[in-house]
Amino acid sequence: MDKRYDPIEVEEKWVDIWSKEILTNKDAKETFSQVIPPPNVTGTLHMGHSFQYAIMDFYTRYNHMSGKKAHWQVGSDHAGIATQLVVENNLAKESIDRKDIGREKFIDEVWKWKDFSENKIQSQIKRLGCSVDWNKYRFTFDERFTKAVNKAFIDLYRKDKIYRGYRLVNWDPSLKTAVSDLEVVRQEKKGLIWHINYPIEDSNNYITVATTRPETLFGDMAIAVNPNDSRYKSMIGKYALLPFVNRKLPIIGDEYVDMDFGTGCLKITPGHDFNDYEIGKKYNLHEKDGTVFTSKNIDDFKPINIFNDDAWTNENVPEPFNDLDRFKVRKLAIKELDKLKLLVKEEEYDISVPRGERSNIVIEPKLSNQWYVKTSEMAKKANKEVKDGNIKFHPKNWVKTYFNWMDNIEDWCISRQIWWGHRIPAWYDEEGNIYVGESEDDVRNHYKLNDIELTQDEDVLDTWFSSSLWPFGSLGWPENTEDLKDFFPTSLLVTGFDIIFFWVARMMMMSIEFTGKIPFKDVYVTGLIRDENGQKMSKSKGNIIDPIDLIYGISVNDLVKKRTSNLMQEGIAEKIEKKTRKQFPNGIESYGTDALRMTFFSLATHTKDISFEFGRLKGYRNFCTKIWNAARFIDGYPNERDLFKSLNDNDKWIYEEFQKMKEQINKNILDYRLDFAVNEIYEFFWNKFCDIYIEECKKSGNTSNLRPLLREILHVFHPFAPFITEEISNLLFKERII
RNA sequence: GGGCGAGUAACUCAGUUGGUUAGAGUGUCUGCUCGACACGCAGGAAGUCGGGAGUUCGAAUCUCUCCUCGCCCA
Repeated sequence: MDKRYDPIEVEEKWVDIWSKEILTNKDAKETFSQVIPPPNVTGTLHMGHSFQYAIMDFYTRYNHMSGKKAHWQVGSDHAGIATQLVVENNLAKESIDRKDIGREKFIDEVWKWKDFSENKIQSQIKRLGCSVDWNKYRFTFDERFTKAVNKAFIDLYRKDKIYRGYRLVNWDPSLKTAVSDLEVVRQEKKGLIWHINYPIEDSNNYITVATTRPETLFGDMAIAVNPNDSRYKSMIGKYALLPFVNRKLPIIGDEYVDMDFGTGCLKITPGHDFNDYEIGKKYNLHEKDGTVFTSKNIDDFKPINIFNDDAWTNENVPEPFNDLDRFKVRKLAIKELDKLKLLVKEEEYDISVPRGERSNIVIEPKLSNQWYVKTSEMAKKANKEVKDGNIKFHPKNWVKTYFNWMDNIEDWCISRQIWWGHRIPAWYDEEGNIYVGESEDDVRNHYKLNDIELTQDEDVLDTWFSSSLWPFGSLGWPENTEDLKDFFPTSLLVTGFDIIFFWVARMMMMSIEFTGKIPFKDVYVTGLIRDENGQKMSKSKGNIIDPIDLIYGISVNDLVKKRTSNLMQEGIAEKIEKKTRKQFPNGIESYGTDALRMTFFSLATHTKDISFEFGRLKGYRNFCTKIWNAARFIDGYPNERDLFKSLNDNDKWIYEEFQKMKEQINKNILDYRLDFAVNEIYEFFWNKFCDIYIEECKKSGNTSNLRPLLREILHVFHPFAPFITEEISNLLFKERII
């Protein structure tokens, strides 16, 4: 054995062996199963992935070693918008626009990228030593999974749980697609609020509204005041005249209006604001010959839309305000209102701006036709499983977050106006009638259509729609496969708190809907890995650490190169370089995978933010070396016995300590406290086994139990540090642990 | 506005449900090239447990309140 443990060579050897093997206890009655949260094929894996995979691999190996039939389902996600954006950016570098090459060619490009990224991801997963069965690898956009997605959509549609509706959605004007409310991030900032006078018809009076979005006035359809507001009570029923347009807007009284907000008068723009939409719907506002009317008939409701797809004003806006970007319209409208003496004042105001999480552009509420999933009934069923304790969150506090969202859930907009994704299996005839089915032929058969012309919906499904089917879809659903019978419902889901709504809740709803079963019993919610100062790791901050660089090490020059290439913002490269050289003057040393794993376990405390710490990593690398050296020392003694047998007080003491440690970590493992467990093994091995037991053995010369005890220890330690334990077992005992 | 979380040694964090002198890793200080291991060994220093009040024989832990920071939802 070498004097110092060199993890790289050893690990590469076992990676090669494990990636070709399948863990299996064929005849076991008990099973353990989990599905990987499929990583996006947008590039490579980061620290967060490695962290979660270490935990998942731990539980797979642990349960396998406990004699269960263990299965960890592996795969990846096509990640609609995210992947499309990556490919679009790559093409942009060659000055190619996706519209120039067309949908089909573009999709070919995305598939090429997918293969590239998938390859990288797979080799990374292998390098971490993950015990998955590669023969069962699935992709959310492969042929079989697409069948599952189509079936899910069609079934939901035929059960009247999916519908197509024309209403307000969050519209991303740069991506030109609808996004769900979860994909919108709010940015708080200082902005302005304007007070604008609208003339009252047949009088010299004005009514003053306060708005943060004056550019939308061209879509105004009413003014609302609180009926209890003595200032405006008398105006209810009269009409205000919309500046520049002279549209007659009814002044309506509704208790929804907050008397203390702004001027107490609200302009109602149903086509461009979610709250106004609800009011517009309540009064069924519609315009006829320049006057807006209210009605009792919901079919009358017709919001006015003033923007086109890229949020430029359309033909519903008069000259000179039309055909302009929304922010230019704002400026111009304010200027012209001022000229007309209708602008009362402008004051500072805290506003929250909605931005697209991918594009970072300001989101515009926009009227459009989209597909929706009815969620309220499904949510209730999912909630019942949580309340009944059939699905448990760890740490259990996350239940509150879960219910907070689920109790206020809205219908889920699942259509996206992009190209990369599952095409919606719906066809339209010339009159716009909807036919849903597996294929055009299937649709014609099912609806008994003659040879009328049909065109398929251009849109694709939200990525999360397919991901929500992952726990059963990846195991073979809708076919009743052996895997589905053996491993569904799964035992455990390990995932981050950031996707409880996006993913966890939706898997629960869909799984109950389609299989009648819960998707998993335990949800282990992990924190998010941040840098040593608690900062989120991001390319623009230049503080990203690649887990592979912790395993192999990296020179400072290569690290700088990595952190400063492909930056979106200009001018920050220098700052990042300076910071990186200061923090890592000698680059990053090689620590090996076992040390990284144990570091992750020790960091897996029950908090949301996990600062990744090099001190910890160093400590666990030292621990690996300690294990190696202890084994090297023990290797110097002949094999006197195979099984541990207490011969003296020292033996008795260590074996009791060993049993106590095992009991303790088994409890910790069941409680999902790997941080406690890894502390226990560290403490036991270093402070008790090495510092006391081995030293006593040296003194007394009673060394016959060293080998058998080490052998037992290696088995207990294996799920924590699979590589080094397997290597030592192989060297000293000529046997495989797993 | 509603909800959640954090504040413990220089740094990063535990503290397993109220019970001895509050722990770990890293860093730091002193001494060790003695036969597994300097990624080591032996020893040491280091904390008003965010502030205040309360409950209790006993509080980092429970209650109230205030301060600071972070996240999620509207």
